Amino acid sequence: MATTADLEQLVRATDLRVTRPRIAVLNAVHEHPHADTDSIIGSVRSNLGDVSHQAVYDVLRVLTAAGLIRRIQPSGSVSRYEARVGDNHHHVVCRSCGSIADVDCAHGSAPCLTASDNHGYAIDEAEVIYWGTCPACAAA
Amino acid sequence: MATTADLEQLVRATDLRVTRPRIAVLNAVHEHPHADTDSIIGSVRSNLGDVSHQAVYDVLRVLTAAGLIRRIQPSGSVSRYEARVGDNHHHVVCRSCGSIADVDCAHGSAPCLTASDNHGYAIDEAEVIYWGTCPACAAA
DNA sequence: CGTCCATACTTGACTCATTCAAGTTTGCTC
DNA sequence: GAGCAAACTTGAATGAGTCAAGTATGGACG
Repeated sequence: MATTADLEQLVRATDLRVTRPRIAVLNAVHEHPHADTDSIIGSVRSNLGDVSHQAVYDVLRVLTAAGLIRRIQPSGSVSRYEARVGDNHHHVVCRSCGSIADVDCAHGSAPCLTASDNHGYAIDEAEVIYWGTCPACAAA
Repeated sequence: MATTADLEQLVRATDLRVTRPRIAVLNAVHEHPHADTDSIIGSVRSNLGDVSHQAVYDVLRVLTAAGLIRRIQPSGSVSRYEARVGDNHHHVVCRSCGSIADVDCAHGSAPCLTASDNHGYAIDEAEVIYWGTCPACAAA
């Protein structure tokens, strides 16, 4: 678990101002991977008291642009965020309950980037979402 | 290009009632792959005259459930639909203009299904989205 | 340490894709 | 051709996310 000082350094390293909402949001994303915006707002408020939802949306956008967090949006789900960035991992999503788990890339470093025919597109990222049923839902 | 009779047969084969909105929607999706709901509504209306947006939403949901069309929703985009189903192909999406192109699965039939660690999830589909820049946007 | 200004946050209204609900019409079966 | 469940119409509601104008605060610089 990252300390507040660690998080401050991460933010500072990207030339962003260090503010309490930013640290709180970053902390929330570290503690609750794959949380949606609403849960993050809840987390942040329980730490800092009142914080506007607008501020959280703004911070999430800025941190995403800075590469400190990553936004994921499986079909039919609202935006979710995670702090694991830069390691090319993917996700399994439960069709029934929407739960998400991390999956390391099946082919090593960054081979998913190979498309059979790229249609002239300059591809910079391959996002893989595995759809299925989680153990809990399979049992039910 | 599929004829109206072909489309009718497709619908009938799934035990769904054959109605004009359904045929028109199916036709629109066949003619404009990756179109969003709003364009589909436009297409359908230019064929049939007034059709409620609600009907189109409903038809799209039913046809998707029947497996006649497939819904795709890249992050930051509204729902789009395509008629190519059951062949395990993927998509390249332009970060700049949002255009979408089809990409055949890089590894043959259905091998993308292999995750390195499935966390106990029963995986039934792997969805791959390649992100990049399309030729037109790269030129600009 | 104090001033200053660009950047960040607050407040509150707004957009727009999608869904819900109630009532009417229509495809299909017998 | 009658009857009924399924499909469609109309109109309102929901809710994630965005826009805009005003206030506060981080950090640079004197």
